Amino acid sequence: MQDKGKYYITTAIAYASGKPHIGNTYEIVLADAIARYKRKDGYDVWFQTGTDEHGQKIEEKAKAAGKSPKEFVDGTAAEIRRIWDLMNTSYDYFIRTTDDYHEKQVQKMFKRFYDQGDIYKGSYEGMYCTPCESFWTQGQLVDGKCPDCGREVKPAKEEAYFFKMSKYADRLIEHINTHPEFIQPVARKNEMMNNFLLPGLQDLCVSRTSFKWGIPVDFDPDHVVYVWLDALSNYITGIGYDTDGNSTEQYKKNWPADLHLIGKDIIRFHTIYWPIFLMALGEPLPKQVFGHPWLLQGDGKMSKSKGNVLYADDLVDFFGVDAVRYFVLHEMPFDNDGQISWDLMVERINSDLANTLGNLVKRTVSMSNKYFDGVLEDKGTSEAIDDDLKAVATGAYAKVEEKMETLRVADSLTEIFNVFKRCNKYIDETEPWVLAKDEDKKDRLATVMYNLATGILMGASLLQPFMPETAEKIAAELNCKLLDFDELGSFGGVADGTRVTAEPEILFARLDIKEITEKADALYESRKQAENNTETPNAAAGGAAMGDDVKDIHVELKEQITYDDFAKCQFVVGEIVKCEEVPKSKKLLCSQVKIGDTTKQILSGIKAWYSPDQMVGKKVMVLLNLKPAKMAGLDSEGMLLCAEDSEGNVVLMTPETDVESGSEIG
RNA sequence: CGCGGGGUGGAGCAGUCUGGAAGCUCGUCGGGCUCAUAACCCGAAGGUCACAGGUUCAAAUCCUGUCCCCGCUACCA
Repeated sequence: MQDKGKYYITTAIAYASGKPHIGNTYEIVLADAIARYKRKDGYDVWFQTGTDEHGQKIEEKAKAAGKSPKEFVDGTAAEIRRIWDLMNTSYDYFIRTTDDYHEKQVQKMFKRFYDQGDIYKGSYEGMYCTPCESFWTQGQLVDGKCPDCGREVKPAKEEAYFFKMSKYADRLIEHINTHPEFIQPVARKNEMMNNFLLPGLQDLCVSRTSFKWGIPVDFDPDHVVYVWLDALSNYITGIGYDTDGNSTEQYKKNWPADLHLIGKDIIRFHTIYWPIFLMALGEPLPKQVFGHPWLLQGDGKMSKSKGNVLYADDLVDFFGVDAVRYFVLHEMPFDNDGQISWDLMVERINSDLANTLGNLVKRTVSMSNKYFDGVLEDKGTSEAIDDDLKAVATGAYAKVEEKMETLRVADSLTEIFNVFKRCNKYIDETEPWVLAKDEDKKDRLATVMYNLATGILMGASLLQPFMPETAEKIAAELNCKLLDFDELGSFGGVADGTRVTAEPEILFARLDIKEITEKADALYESRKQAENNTETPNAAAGGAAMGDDVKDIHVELKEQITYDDFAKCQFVVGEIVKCEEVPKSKKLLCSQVKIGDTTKQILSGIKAWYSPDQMVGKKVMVLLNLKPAKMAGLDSEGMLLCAEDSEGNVVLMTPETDVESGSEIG
């Protein structure tokens, strides 16, 4: 393949706050398909991914898990990397924002920005919510209160560093306008222009003092660097950028990046802040930022029970890596969100992988064995009917190339599968089993089999970047080597005398939706059980959803209270006599609770776990003398006691045996 | 009037920027074939492009209004 130069592609680095689900995983698979494709297409590819490990949220999560932040991210980063590897992704470098080199460079950048006047120290003035430790602008407030917790906020001032965005805004607008390919898909470009750039960019607060888990500002250690400045820099620190001018050859070769592949939710950071930081560093801007849409979980029937999040490793367990890669790449929406569910997976696998592809390879290999003892040979007995097959096979690369140019990965796969479909049709047109009955047609039959094998090999060669293992398997079935892209312009590649495998393998077995659904249900059920077990403090940590992240809930002791304090709380047994959903709310159920001779109305945020029907008739534990409060416009005159596990699942506290309502608990 | 995305045959999507015969895959039905994983090939049915107005010779596509869905947000006692 000719050398087409370098190609530097990145994914967004994954936020190391927990285990990534299939929606997050899909970005790395997409990037991998592009990276493998470009490599095969003759580019010298550098493919970088990694983890974003700083920030308040991680600090909090670590605390909740009873770990230090570093311990915590060591665990999650390893888990993320394990999944990336499981998906057979060919990244060249996995960067962590806690890497030494990265941290040092970010500190140097920050200093340099400060020295050259791009960053200034100012104060952040706004409305401050003490419990949330957050500042809000007037516009963010809800009814003049904290949008997070709804409590009172008060004006406050905090020292902070600011980046002068406005200084570079005009240059950025100019760049975006003169480089229409910079932001993809195009619709996102207008979003950025109209919402942020044209109204005027505000200076960005680039330091925090409200938490510690970040890269410290070295000349002012009370401050840590804003996570986005930290995270975005990975794209250059990972390839050896040095703020002092001693960047590596690697950096000089690869920067600017050819493609930043990111989710549509973080386009703003990549097309506004990141370019401006780069301008301030005097570095060129990335050539393209593609904000892909999301792969959402379809609401299959088994989706109702809680905890049915789809994880890549479960899917791989069920279907194998390449089937999962195929699904996410094929369903990969270009600018609308796509869907994934067990049903949709099974449907795709059966029709495309088992029927069209797997069956084609099997029947071809079987016939070769049956008619020619597995030996392929072109006897040169072409007929007009062969021409279209050859045209489709030889034309496919150009079509795929055209789609890949614009990152239409799903369409590329469709083009490749058109080759396999054409092969199936060719079998029908040539009817090898009829030729086989006529000794005079032996040579013609040989050519037909040869053409078929060739078509399959050419298709498999194109498929290699998307489904690497499958492509190799097909080649092994045919006992051929996969072809390079520049060999795909002419029909050929199978040597005369090649002998296909004697015992064809089933590449993808047909799946039964019912079986898969039951298996998935069983998986969720056992996972739920495992979670319940870990709720009891002494139970051994079982293999639950979060993998090695699961451990006993860390219990922090609150201030001691006296018996009198306790006695102030009136706990009683109540019976739910009526219950309905609160229409205005997504979380609340409104219950009428009979407590002895009175009935109280109590609102509870448990809609996700209990339906009104399930609630009625239940005996529950009630805190009766709680001061009534209004929620969603309704009065709540007490509180139903519940337990909440580390995953946020909620269960009602109910008496162990039936007991009459109104009974005191104490 | 919190912000954003969306509503196209039974399912999943393309087409919408740049108006000009409603398309793809799956499913369904009918037919063919028997090499193959009940697979493969051919054909058919099925859509007032959410609804109502408007612009236009022409609207899925542009404009206005309405309804519904999904994220984020929020009440989470």
